[in-house]
Amino acid sequence: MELFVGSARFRRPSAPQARTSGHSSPERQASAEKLDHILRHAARVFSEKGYAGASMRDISRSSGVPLAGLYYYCESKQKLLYLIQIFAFRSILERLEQRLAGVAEPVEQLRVFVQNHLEYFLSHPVEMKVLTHEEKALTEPLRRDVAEIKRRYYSLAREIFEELRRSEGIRGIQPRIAVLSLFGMMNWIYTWYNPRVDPSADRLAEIMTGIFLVGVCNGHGHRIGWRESSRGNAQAADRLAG
Amino acid sequence: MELFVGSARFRRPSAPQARTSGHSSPERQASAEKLDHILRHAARVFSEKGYAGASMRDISRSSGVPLAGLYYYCESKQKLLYLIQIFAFRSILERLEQRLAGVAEPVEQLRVFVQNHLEYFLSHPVEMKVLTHEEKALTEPLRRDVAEIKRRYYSLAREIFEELRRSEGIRGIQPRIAVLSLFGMMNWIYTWYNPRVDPSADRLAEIMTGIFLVGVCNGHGHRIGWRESSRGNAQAADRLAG
DNA sequence: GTATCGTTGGAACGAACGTTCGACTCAGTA
DNA sequence: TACTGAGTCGAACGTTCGTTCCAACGATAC
Repeated sequence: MELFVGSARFRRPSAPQARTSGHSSPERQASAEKLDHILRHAARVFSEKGYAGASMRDISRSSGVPLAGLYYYCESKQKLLYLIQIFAFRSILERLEQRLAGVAEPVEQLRVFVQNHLEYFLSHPVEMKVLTHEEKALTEPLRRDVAEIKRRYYSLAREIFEELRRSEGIRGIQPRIAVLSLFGMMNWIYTWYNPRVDPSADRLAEIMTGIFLVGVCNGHGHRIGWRESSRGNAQAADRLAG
Repeated sequence: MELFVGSARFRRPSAPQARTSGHSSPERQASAEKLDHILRHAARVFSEKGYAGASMRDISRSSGVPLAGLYYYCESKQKLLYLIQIFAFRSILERLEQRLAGVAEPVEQLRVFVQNHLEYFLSHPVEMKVLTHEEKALTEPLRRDVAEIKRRYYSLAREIFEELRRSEGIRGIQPRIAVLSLFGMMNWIYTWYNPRVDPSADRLAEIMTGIFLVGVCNGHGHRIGWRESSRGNAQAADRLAG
C-alpha cells in the first residue's frame, strides 16, 4: 500500500505536518508512514468486524499504536474509514488511467478495466472489502467525496461499454444493467475467493470478461468470442486454450 | 412476510408458546404475529444501519415494542438476526423447490432458479439485504445453521449448472466460478436497484439468465440465445430460442 | 542545561450499548 | 374471592463505546 503520498493533506491542522519550519522531511515521512501503518491495520480490523463492530481499541491493539496515538495521527474513526476508501479508490483509478492510455479498441478497453479491477481487488482484499462492504458507513460531509469518486469510476466503465455497444452493434440490453451486472460479478468475489483454490486475478479477469462480452454482445451482435491473456507479454500465446 | 409458520419453535423455553393447555390458538397466533411484527422492523433497521450499527433501542423505536418487550418475544439481538435469515432462506428454498418440481430441462431449471431468486430478492429487499450483507454477523452456534442452508442453496445451483454443462457440452469454465459469478450478478442488485428506473424482477431475470447462459455456454458450446417473457405457463416452449 | 518538540500512557468523560429486573395489569380458573 | 400466569414496561444493571485530557517521556536545538 502506498498511501502516504499526499496523505498529509488529510490530517488535522494540529498534526505534525503543520510544522513547516526547521527539520521537516524525515519527520514528515516517518509521520506519514505511521499513518499508513495505522490505516493498514484499521482496514484489516474494519474488514473483519465491520466498521460499526470495530472499536478504536481494536485498532489500537492490532496496530500497536496506543489509543491516544490514533487520535494524534487521525482525528476520528470516520476519518480512518474515509482515508482507507479514498486512497484505495484513487489507487485503482490512477492505475486504470495509466493502463488505458494507449488502448483505443473498446473491447480491449473493457478487458483492461476488468483486469485492473480484479488485480487490485485480489492484491488488496482487505481494502476492497472495506470499500465495497462499508459503502454507507460514512456520514455526510465525507460520504459525498467517496461517492463522487465512485461515480466517476462507474461512469468510466459505462462509457467504455457505450462505445463497445456502438462499435459492435449491440442492441436490446440497457447499458446500466449490463455494467452493473459486470460490477456484481467482480465485487462479489470478496465473499468467496480462495487463493488456494481459485484462479489468479489475470485468469479470473479473462473468464469474467469472457462471460460478459459473449453474454452481452453475442446475443445481439457480432461474435466476439473468447481470447486469452491480455497484458502484452511474450507468454500470451500459449495461454490460449482455444 | 409469512414468517410465523413454525416460528414458535425458535422462541425461548419460557416464552408464551410453552403454555400448551387451556386457551391456545388465538393467543398463540397473536403472539406469533407480534414476533413477526418485531422481525419485520428489525430487518428494516438491520438493513439500514447494519447489524452492529443497529441497537435494540432502534428496533424498539421502529416497531413500537418497548425494549423489555423485545426480550419477551426473542431472547437476544443475535437471535433476531438468526430468525430473519433463517425464515428468508427457507422461504426462498421452499418456493424454489415448488417451481422446480415439474421442470426437467437444465436450461429451464436455471431460468427458474434465477427467476425465483430475483423475484424474492426484489419483493423482499430488506430481508435479502440482511441475508447477503450480514453473513458474518452471527456467532458460532447460530451461524452454522444459516451456513448450512446457504450451502444447500448453492449446491442446488451448482447441480443445475453441472447438468447444463453436460447437456450443452460446455467446456473450459469451472462450475464454481460460473455459478459464483451468477450469484454475484444477482446478489449485487441490492446495491443499485431502483424500482422506478430498473426493469421488473421477471425482466431482470431474463436479462441475467441471458447474459449468463450465452456468456458461459456460447463460448464453448451450443448457441442458446436470448428470449423474452417468462413465468412457467403455456408459452414456455417458444421461449427456447435454441 | 534548559527549552521545545512530537509522542506516549493512562485515566477519565458522557453517552450508548445489550440485557435484566421487578412491579404491574388483566383475563381465566377454581 | 383468591390465585395464576401470560404479557407489559419503566428503570436500572454493568460494560464498552468514541473521544479528550494531561502529565510525562526521549530526542533534538540553542
